[in-house]
Amino acid sequence: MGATKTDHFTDQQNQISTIAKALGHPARVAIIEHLLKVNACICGDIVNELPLAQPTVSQHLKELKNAGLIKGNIEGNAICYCIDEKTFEVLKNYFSKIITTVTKQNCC
Amino acid sequence: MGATKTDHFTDQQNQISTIAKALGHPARVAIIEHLLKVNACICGDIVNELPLAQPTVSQHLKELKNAGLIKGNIEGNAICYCIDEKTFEVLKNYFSKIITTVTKQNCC
DNA sequence: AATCCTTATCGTAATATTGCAATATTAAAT
DNA sequence: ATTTAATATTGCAATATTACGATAAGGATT
Repeated sequence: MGATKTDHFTDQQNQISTIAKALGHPARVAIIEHLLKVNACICGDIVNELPLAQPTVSQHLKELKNAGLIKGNIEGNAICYCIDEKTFEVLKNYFSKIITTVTKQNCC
Repeated sequence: MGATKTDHFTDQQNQISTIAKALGHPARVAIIEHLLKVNACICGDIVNELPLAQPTVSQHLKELKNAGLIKGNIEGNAICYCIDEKTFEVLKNYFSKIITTVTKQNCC
């Protein structure tokens, strides 16, 4: 097969897995880290930073944007990409909840 | 192509993306949540909880284990699976760092 | 308007993932 | 020793992802 059975899972399970999947590629993690490092909206030098061709980077940016991890504002003929904290907070809160629940039980 | 260029990225970028990728499927998120819900080591009723066949679940468990998200202890002829908090903490700390860095800058 | 610069999209090849039936493995129970 | 129960592995088909060259689309610049 290869097709994921999304309709058999809860909305939250699908939401978390969609966001996590977007971060499931080192290039996309590298893009996030670059956006952090330059400490500002970046207008398209990501291609120069990564060992990937422009269409590939564009595709990764699209996936990060679809997952809500970055925002893209059009600024003239360039585009200003920057991190969308809200989505990262969803992840952080989710994992925080998991960690506190786990440590309450005493397993293995 | 289809092959990820892992050697072009840092160890941390590869580590984070590997863990995130393991959570990039709703079935694996559901497995984690089930392990949390039952509040104990579980010895193999995950197949009954998920709408997936036994070999598929087994494969998902293997990936979660490889990513370090769960531990599996052999207990007789069953296996005791439980959550490995350490790896979730790696994620939580990583995202916390991102969030604090982002809010320091004032972007878009 | 012609050109340049930046980003997106299309098409396609290579590879990876998902899912399951069939089968193997391993240990407990009879 | 045989059977039973639980989990893993193999093999394979369907689908998804990754990467990039070629090209398109858009605004800026001359």
